[in-house]
Order: sequence, then structure tokens, then C-alpha cells
Amino acid sequence: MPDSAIRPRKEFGKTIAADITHRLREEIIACALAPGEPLRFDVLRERFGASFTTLREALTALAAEGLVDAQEQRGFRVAPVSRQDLMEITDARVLVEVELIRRSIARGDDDWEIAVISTLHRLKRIEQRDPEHPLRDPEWKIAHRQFHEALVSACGSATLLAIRAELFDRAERYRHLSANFRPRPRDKAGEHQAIMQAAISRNADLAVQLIETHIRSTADNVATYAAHLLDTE
Amino acid sequence: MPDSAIRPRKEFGKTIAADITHRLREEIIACALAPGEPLRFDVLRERFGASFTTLREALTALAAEGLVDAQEQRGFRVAPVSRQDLMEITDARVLVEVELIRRSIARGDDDWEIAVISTLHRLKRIEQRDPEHPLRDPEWKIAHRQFHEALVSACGSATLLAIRAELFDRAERYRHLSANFRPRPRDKAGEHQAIMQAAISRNADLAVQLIETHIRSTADNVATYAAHLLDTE
DNA sequence: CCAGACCATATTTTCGAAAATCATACCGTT
DNA sequence: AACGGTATGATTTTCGAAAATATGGTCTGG
Repeated sequence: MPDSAIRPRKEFGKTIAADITHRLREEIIACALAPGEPLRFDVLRERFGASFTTLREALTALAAEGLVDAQEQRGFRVAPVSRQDLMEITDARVLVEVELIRRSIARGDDDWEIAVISTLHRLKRIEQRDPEHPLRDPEWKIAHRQFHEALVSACGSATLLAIRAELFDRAERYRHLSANFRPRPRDKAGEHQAIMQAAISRNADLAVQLIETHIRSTADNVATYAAHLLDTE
Repeated sequence: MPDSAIRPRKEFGKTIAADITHRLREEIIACALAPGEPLRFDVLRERFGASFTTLREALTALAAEGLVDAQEQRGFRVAPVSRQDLMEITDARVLVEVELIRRSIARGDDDWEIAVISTLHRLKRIEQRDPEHPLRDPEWKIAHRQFHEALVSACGSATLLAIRAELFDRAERYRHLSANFRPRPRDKAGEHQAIMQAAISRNADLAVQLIETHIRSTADNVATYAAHLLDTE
């Protein structure tokens, strides 16, 4: 989607720096910028049409999120990937997500239930369009993210939600890494459905167990099908 | 310590931006810059001797760490404090720290034990100097931080350690907030000693319980003695 | 007297030139 | 040939001026 010509210079009310942070984040997560790739200012300047300092601000922010690697005096590069990093992210996600699911199930009200149900509904409808390659569909990605966000949205801790969001982004990059080599997606639709039902029926132990399996099996999948990208790094 | 005249322009090998990020972080944690205080570029420029863009980069990085609040098009301010925020940080710290202590106890080797013992030893020696006001002693702060870092250093997850470090910083700011109003510190020395012993003897359940109490009672203390700063925000 | 438009000022945000730093290739010496 | 130093070009990093935006006060019409 080469939209730099159509897109307005920046989104309304936002600074250019924030806008570029957002766009860079998307490209890194989607692996349009490959892991480990150097991020040279000449190139970025051309691609994003912003000045050195504005780009620098965006890269610094992404470095704090763990998506960019800042090498002092030697510029920036896309954060490299490794099996170890994937494992750490997976463990951290399980730790946080399990806690947040429990809290959400304990505290969630009617609005929470409605959000969980409706985001899943939308996700399923989008899935029917192209069940083979969901990750290539930007709408699926958004819907998938929104469903998982809805599940934990009632936890009551903005602090933990921010940490969760960061880990989710970093994990999504690994999913994209393996997406091109994965033969066929496993039955995610069924898993999501089961998680939703466990959550709505307030069966915390079951929901937690399903979420953990969901996260870990996705990671295993990545480790298997992106093995050649993780070992020779 | 007005050291801008003595201090070299920047630390060796580091960028000015990274150096200023570091200095600003320290001042915010120490509440030398008060919570909610606007961070105007004129003032910062004067104080840190750097240009707009360099300062901007530092502020953006600190915003990602949760120590600075970026208000688009309306500048930056020191992140405000609140009872709710303190609670969230405390809960998040317990969640993460408990996990990391367990892992460290399970995986720690001889070097880990030595690090735990020696950092505690140094902490105790520094404590004897001025047992009334430890938080005013920069050396105590460093030693205290290093002891708690040593405890979790064998966990094996750089990802979780980074999250833990961020939460520790944010919590330390709250401790400083109440430091001026707290009548007398409780028996921290004893608590640290007990935690060390539980860790070294590989009694994970006990260590975890002591750490949780340690974190929560510190937070309660802050909530009590900084109440006037937390409620009228 | 109030609400809204308008202007003047304060402040932030962005830019590209200039300085600093790094990487590489070249050269002379051993 | 191997090594160490140095000049050169490439790249990052920093700066302050200029543009963009917000803020606060004043004026006008209702």
C-alpha cells in the first residue's frame, strides 16, 4: 500500500513524530523492514519524508518499545530476532496475560461481555473471507488484536495493559516472520471461540489455560516454521 | 550537586541525548522535578545545555518509560502521580518480581549467591552511616537497587528484567515522594536480610512471600505519608 | 454582561545545515 | 606479508533558525 502520496502529511492533531513512530512500528511488525536491517537516515528520509531529528525521535521511541535497536554513535537497526527472544516474549506474555484475564473475568461487566462477543464475531466474519492467509489481511490483524484486547480490557490496570500491548506487538512480529512459510493455519477460529466462552461463563481457570495454550502453541509454530530465520541470526 | 560545570559535556561513548535521558530520569525519580510539573524547553535548555531536538528525544524516551507525560502539541510534563497509579505499579511489581525471584532461585548458581550476599553486605554497611534518612544518600539508593537487582539477576529473561527495571524506577519515585514526610523508616535492614536468607537457602515460597510483603508495605507507607500529595492531584 | 471571533504573544515542533563520529582504504614501516 | 597509523568518505548526531500551533487577552455584536 504505497500511500505516501494519498495520505495527508500527518494525522489530525498529532505531531509528525508520533505519526512516523506509528508507521514505522507497523512496518517493523509486518516485517516490511526485516529484522536486523540497518535503518539509515538517508533511506528513511526518502521513505517517510521527514527530517533527521524527527526520524530520530521516532526511532528512539521504538527503541524503548524493543522494536528497534539503538547502537550509540552507529545508528539504529530493526531489532534482531532470535529463538531466545521469542521464548522470553512468550513467557512474559503468558505471565501478564494470565493475570489480566483473571482480573477481567473477576471484574468485567455487561459492556465487557458485549465487547468480547462482538469483537470475536467480527473476527470470525473476516476470517471467512480468506481462511488460508489471515495475517495478510490488515483487517484481520486489527480484528484479532481487538478481540484479545477486549478480553483483558476490564482488568483495571492501565500499567499492565501498556506492558501487555508492547509484548503483543513484539510477538506479532514473530508471527509475521513465519507467516510466509507456514503451510496452513491451525484452528485458531475454534480456539478463539473456546476462549470467549470460557471468559463469558466466568470460568477463569479454563480461560487461563486456553490462553496459555493459545500463546504457547502460536510461538511453537513460529519457532518451527521460521527456524531458518531464528538460528542463523 | 550542581555539577554542570565539572561534568564533561557527555559521558564517554554516549550520545548527548542518551546522557540527558539519564540525567532527566534521575531528577524525575528523585522528585527534583515535581510530579505534574511542566517541562518547558526554555528551562530545560538552560538547565541541561542542549538543543530543542536533543531534549525532545530524551523526553520522548522517558515518555515511553512512563516517567514523562507527552501532550501532543502542548509539550511535556513530569508524569503526574496518583493513588491509582501507585496501586497499579505495586501490583505489577509484585506480579513480575515474584516470578523473577522464583526463576532466580531455581536457576541461580554460585556467582548469583555471591552477588546477593555481597550486595546486601554493602547495603548494610552504608545503612549504618545514616540510618535515619537512607533515601537521601545516593550511595544507599544505588546499593539498594543493586541488591534487589542481584536477587532477580539469574532469572534468564532480559525482557522481564527490562520491564522490572522500569517498574522499579517508577516505584522509587513514589518512595522519594513520601521520604520527606515519613517519620522513621521501618526495619528495612531486617527485611532485606530475611529475603537474602530465604533466597540463598532456596526457599522460594518464603522468599516470594517476603518480597511481596516488602513491596506492598513500602507502597502502603508511601500511600500513608504522601497522602496529601496523592489525593489533591 | 456574555459568547464568539480575532489578534498578539508564548511555546512547541520541524527542518536542513554544520559538527562530530565512525568505517574503510591507503600508505609507510618493520 | 603483517601491522599501525592516518586521510577520506559515509553516516550519525547536534544545533539554532524558522514554521506551526497553542494560549491569553481584547474587541464586537447580541
